[in-house]
This record gives sequence, C-alpha cells and structure tokens, in this order.
Amino acid sequence: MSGAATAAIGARYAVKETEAKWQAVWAARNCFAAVADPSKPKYYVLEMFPYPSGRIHMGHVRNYAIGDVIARYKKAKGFNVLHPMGWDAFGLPAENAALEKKVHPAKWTRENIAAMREQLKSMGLSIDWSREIATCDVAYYRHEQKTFLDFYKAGLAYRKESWVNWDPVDNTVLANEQVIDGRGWRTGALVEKRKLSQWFLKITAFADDLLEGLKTLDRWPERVRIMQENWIGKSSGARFKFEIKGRGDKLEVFTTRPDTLFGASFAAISPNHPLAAELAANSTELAEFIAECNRVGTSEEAIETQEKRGFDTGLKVVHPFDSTWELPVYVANFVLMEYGTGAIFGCPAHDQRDLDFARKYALPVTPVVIPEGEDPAAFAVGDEAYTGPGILRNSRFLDGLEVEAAKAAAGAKLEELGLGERTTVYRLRDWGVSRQRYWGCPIPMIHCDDCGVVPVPDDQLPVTLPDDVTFDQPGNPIARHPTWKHTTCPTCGKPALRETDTFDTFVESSWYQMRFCSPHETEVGFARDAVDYWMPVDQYIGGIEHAVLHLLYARFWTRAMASLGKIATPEPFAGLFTQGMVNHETYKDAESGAWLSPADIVKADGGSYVRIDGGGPVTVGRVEKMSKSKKNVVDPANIIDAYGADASRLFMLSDSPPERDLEWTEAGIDGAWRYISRLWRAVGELADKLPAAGTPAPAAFSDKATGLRRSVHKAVAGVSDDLEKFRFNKAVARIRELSNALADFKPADDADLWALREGFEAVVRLVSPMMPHLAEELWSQLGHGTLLTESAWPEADAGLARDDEATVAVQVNGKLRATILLPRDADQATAQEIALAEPNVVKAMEGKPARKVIVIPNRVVNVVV
RNA sequence: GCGGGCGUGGCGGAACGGUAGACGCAUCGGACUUAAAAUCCGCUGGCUUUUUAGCCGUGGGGGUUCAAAUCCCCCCGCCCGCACCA
Repeated sequence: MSGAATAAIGARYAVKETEAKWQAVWAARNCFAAVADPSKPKYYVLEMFPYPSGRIHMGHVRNYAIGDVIARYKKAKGFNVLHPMGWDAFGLPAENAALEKKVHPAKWTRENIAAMREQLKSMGLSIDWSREIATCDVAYYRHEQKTFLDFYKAGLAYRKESWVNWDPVDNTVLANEQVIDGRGWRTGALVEKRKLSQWFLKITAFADDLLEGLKTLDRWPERVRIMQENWIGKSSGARFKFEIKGRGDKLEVFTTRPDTLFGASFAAISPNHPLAAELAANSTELAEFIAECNRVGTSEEAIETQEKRGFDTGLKVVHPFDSTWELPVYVANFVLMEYGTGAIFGCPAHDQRDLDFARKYALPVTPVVIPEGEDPAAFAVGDEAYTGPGILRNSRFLDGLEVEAAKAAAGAKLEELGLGERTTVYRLRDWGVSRQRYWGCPIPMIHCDDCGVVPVPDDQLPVTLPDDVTFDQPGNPIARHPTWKHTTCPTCGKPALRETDTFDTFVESSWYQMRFCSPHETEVGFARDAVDYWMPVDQYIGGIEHAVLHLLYARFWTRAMASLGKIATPEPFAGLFTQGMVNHETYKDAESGAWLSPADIVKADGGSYVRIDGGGPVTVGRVEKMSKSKKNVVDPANIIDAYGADASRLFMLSDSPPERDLEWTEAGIDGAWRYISRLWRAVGELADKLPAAGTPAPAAFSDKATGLRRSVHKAVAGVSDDLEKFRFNKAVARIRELSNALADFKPADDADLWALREGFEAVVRLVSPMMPHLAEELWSQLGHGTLLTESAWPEADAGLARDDEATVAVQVNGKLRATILLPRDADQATAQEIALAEPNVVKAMEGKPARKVIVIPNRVVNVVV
C-alpha cells in the first residue's frame, strides 16, 4: 500500500469521512429514487446484476463505475433516470457452499447479499435501492412461474425427451449455449450426452424475429450482433425426400446446394438417425460403428483430428431427377442429427467434407459448377472442393445457369415433382430450461399417471422450494425430499408428483429488467404502465461473455411476452455496452513456481520483486484476467478502504478505453489518488479568495483570463461529448488538462478570480459523474448550499468554446516546416502570404516557385514546389 | 476452416485523411528536508558536432493523395467468437 494513504502531514483530504458523509446525505434525501413521470424524458441505465458470491470484485467495480457515470450524467442532463440494483441469487455455488460449509443455500445467499450490498454502497453509486430485488425471493419467482405457464398455454413451452448435455460435475443438464468447446461453461468438465425428458422454451419460434431484430439494435456492438447472428445460423436451401429402393419409406435430406444435385454420388445419415438405429438392430457391425462415433467427443481437437468415416448400409436411394440413378446410403460420422434432417446427399466436387469422404471410399467426384474462364472439359477437382461461383455443367436442365439461378431452378423442380420444397433452417435449438438442482425456481408442473403433465393451477401458485433439504449426497435434493413432490392431480384429484426440476438461472435474468420497473407488485410481475414508461433499457452495460447467453435469452423472453400482448417493446435493451476485463500482472515464486498474490510480494532495491516473507525471488508473468487460480486478484474492498471509492472509480475510468481490457496497477491507483489530493488542496487554498458563489460575471476580462475561460468552455463541451460516446479515458484526460491550466493560472485582479471560480466549478461538475463524493465536497467548499448531485450539467458557451486564433501547420511538399498563428477562419490569401513568408518555408522551397498551395482553414497550409 | 477485432514511445493510451505521441504511469534531474516520505518544478520516440535545425519514425511491403497511424491491396503477428451446420 502506498504511503499516500497513510501519511498525515499537513492538510489532507479525509476520504473515508467525506465519502460516508455524502453517501448519508444522498440517502437521506432520496436523491436517486426513481418515480415514473410521463411528462419527463426517461433514461433507464442498467448494469448486469451480480451473482451474490459474497464479495465484489474489480470487474463489478468497473461495470458499476461505468454505469454510474452514465446514470449521473443523464440525471444532470435532465433525464428521469432509473438506475436499479438486484441479485441474480439462484445458482449452484450456493449448493456447493451448502455441501462444503454445511450452511443452507438461502442463508448463505442472504448473508452474501448483505455483505455485497454494503460493499456496493461504499462505491457511492446513484442507485435507487428501494427497488432492490433478489431472484430467489418467492415474491420474484412466483411471477416467473406464472409467465412460464402462460408460455405453456401459448405453446411456447413444451416437454420432450431428447439428447441433452449432461455436466457430470454439477450433475445437471446444460443448454447448448452453456457448452463451450464440449465442456460445461462453469465446471469445464467434458459434457456427456444423455437422453432425458426436459422442459424447453420455444426460442426457435422467434429465430427469424431475433435475427431481424438485430438490425434494429444500432446501439449494440457490431461484434455481439454478429455473434448472435452466427448463433442463430440461418441458412436457406431445400428439403426433399429420396425414395429408398426396396422400402416403402423415404429419406429426407436438407441441402443449401440443390444446384449441385447432379454432382451427387452418395447419401449419408447421422449415426443418431432413426434409420441408423433401425438398421443397427440387425447389424452388430453397424451398432459397433455407431457406438464408436458416439464415443468421440465434440471438442475442437476431436473434430479436427477425426477422419471422415462411413458405414455402407447397402441401401440405395433414387436420384430425385432421374429414377434410373441410384446412390449408396452411408452412416457417416460427420453428419449431425441436430441440424437439418440428420441426413444429407454428398456432392464431393463442391463440398470439402463430402470430397474427403468420397476420396476415402472411392466414390465418383463430378464437378457440376465450373468457375468462369475454366475449360469445362478440363476442369477437375483435386484435394480441394470448389465452392465458388460459376456456371452449371453436366446438370441437364440446369446447364448454363449461374449458381444462384440454378439453386432456384432445382428447388422449383423439387416442388413441382412433389418431392420437397425450398426452406430455411436455423442452427438455433430450443432452450432447455430444466435443471436437476435445488437452488432454483421450481417448474410449476405436475405429473399425473392418468392425466399426464398438468400445469399447476393459478390459485395454487407459487410453488415454493422446500426448506428442509439435505446436501449430503449427489443428485437433486428436491427429488429425494420425502414429501415435497407428492401432491394431487389438479384435474382428477388422484395422487400425483410434482416436477422436481428447477429452471436454468438464465430464466430469472431474462426478465429482471422488467421487474425493476415496478418491483413491489404482488399480483403481477410488473405494472403495465411502469413497463410502458421505463422499457426498453436505454443503456445496458456488462461483460461480453453473455453475448449469446443472457443477451439472447432476454431478447427471446421479451419477444415471447410481447407476442402474448404483455408488453409493447419487443427488444429489452436498446443500447448495449460491453466493457473489457480487469487484468493484473501475475507472479510466481521463482523457486517453487507457486502462484503468488500481489500482496505476497514487494519491490526490492533495483526494481525487481521479492517475496514479502523471506525475500525469495519472484518471477513476473503475463498480465492476465484476475483469477483466484492465478492469485493475481486485488480485492476492491481493500482499495476502497485505503484510497476511497472516488480514486478507484477514477482509475477504472481513466487508464484504458472502457471496451478494452484494463490493467490494474498500484501506480495507477496512486496516480488517481494524487490527482484527488491536488484538486482538493487547490480548491481548499482558493475557496475563500474567490468571489462568492453566484457573483455576476465582470464586464471585462484580461486576455489571460479570457484564455483560461476558453479552456474551461472547451473542456465542458469536450467532456460532454466524450461522455455521450463512452470515451471516459479521454474525458478524464481533458479534465486533468483543465485542472493543470487552472493550477498554472496566477490571478491578478477580481475578474481573474471570477474566471478561476468559473474554472474550478466546471472541473468539479465535470468530475462529478466519476468522483461524486469529492465533487460534492468541493461544491460545498466553493460555497454552494445546493447539492451538486441535484444540479444541472454545465452548458458550454459556444462562442468561448471556439478559439479566435488557430495554430496552422505549414508544410512544404507535405513535410512540416513551420507553424503560424492565424486569426480563426483567416482567408486563404492571408494564410498563404504569411506561410510563404516563413523563413523556414522559404529555405525549404530552395528558391523554386510554388506550383500549388493547399489551404485547409485553421489546420494546414501545404506548399507544393 | 468461417466470422470479427487489434498492432503507435519503457508502459496504458491520444490523434474530423491535415502539427504523431494529448492525458497519465514509469524513469531521470532539480527544489524543499539533518534525512526519508510526501509535495513542487523540469527533461524524456530514435539518430545527427546545422540543436529556435535536419533526418528517421505508427508490425512489414506496395498503392491512392498536395497530405496516410487513418483509405486500398498483399504479407506477418496477437486476441476473441463459431465450428464436421450439409
């Protein structure tokens, strides 16, 4: 820790007392309570709510510092701001804690929330705490159960037996979005495939809406929109049925390239295709092949190294355009059951996978698309399939057409023959929401032997979690609860069983932004007029890791609710900002190789690090995301304790652009602290010398004072613009620049002092969204009886914000030779004349005449010789 | 493989196609001090005996332009997302 925080010589800014004082004042005055008021423009700022792990981390500090700057700035600009906070309180860590620490998940979660609430409050965030919610409250999740039943009645929720992703460590099912590279997103365990009956939400019904909706999200990062677009994975093509020789049934395939049908040389089905299972019943060889395919994982390495392999079923299918043409049917390891129809036709010349397969099994390779300029007779495909544009050949009625025209023609022909149709498929799968866990929202369904699945009637909602559960064995604690699941069927009254699965916690986070609009409603999840006023969220802020998880689910949930007429806005988040991570250098003990925490090391003479205990040598490693495993974690609570919230916030905002990763350094936080001290001292020394607050401007200013005032108004204009565009690091740089100018200014008369007050007031107002406590304190020291938090944002004087002179660069042949000072907007002739008179310019021209002179007003004069 | 992003001093980073390196960090020098800390002031891209100057310089190579870190083409490196998606 730096001495800055502990030294106590001379006047020193009393951070802790001051920050606590203003937090108390804001709370007492309810400064941040949001009240819907249709006569005022609203602005809804939301940061992704935290999981209550027990302590805030630096990522939270960065997230909430950014959000708070926007909330405070918009409030000062006159918007009616909603800036709430809550807890994403269901989830597995609570159950793991129950297992390890023998504490009930509810208790553990409540205590964590209490601790984190205090930590967040110490940051001085402009949050309306009266709207605080926790998703584990029955008051919250009861509405979720009701909405789920609404979805069920509308056909948007269904139960189905299917192959699911099973996380063997967490002992639960995962959604496709939660499987990263074949592993569970939380545990990193290799995911297994299991066949289970699960609840699904019909996100695929909105695939096209979700895709089209992305186009309206012009305040979302391009990157996130592209990621969602890819995840939805729309492709157009055709679906058609092959007649299977000697059998009554047909084989349906999907293709995006119906144009290449005359290049077909085989058909292939997935190892998980029903036909494969049927054939395997009579072929141990095939059964073995299928089992082998299922053993291989879906990780990147597995796929890259895995060879294309097939099993010839002996079946033949008939070509749709030629009844005399037969193709062999293989079971192939590269055909996915989850996509399209689980069956394909293979055209080796124009698909790399098909080509690899064809080469291995000596199948024909017939090019049917010839690139422009190639001789059709000579064009051949070697090891690389041709997937580019061209003209169809060897394709009968398609011959001579371009690829796109041929696709249309082949599709039309399939339709005409009644064999298939042009269609669109999506990569997106329905959202599996069943989790075999305790600490989540119970799925309000009942299983009756006679009536089947029966929804819990409205008057029996909510279905609440049992409190008395045990965590001493693996599996779902609700399922083994002795009595909870036993109930009676609402339809027939016979004994029946409750659904014991709970919702994926992403269900809770799919609608919390609406709950914040009226968090205390008991009969409904939210009041319609409150949601109509506040939604959508104007600015949402969080990490990029939710690009296709939470952000897609919440968009789906909102659209599903809109489709039921429950809300008007189809998109939950009009603006999205994804902030970068907080990183730190890593350290290892040079001898043992063990990771060391920043608190374990100290700088030795010569600048290298050594262990704080014993002085052993330390190796400094890469700058990486703060993580417990690498021990490169700095606890924000310690930092706020030593330097205060304002210094922490300032450093978070000043060192890097907010979308980029930020390296947390001791030197950086020290620098932020020094700035606070300097500013505080400067105001303290001047406060009683300045004219009283509100003194009217003097009639005249010295040139020097006018110069200062220009800097002030330019800074006001510049910082406002920077904040609008999330350029917080530039805003801070501008404010520091102005602070430096003010510190250098030596006032000589009353007008100078007036200008100085104007300048300091501007600095205080401009830093207020970033360092609200210091700003409030200085505002008060400058003699204001009002709260800065309740004051309007300053307006720049447009006349003063514009310079009346411009420093203009003079170039000769594009090389800088001099700079000249010209009146603003000086005419070309003047600029040229002065520029050409510059001795250095004359010298550089070497006596040659100017062939051309380019004058860019207030910028540059370029003399071409 | 497909898609997206990035590459600027010792470091984080600034630069509507128009004075490259704002602002900060670090280093170094100085002031204050018995001393240290803190604080304040100053230097700091590289090279050059034209030093109120010149040359070079934004990953590399070409190009467009009066003018390129910025636009275009090729290459190199790093990061992120998706991935046997028919």
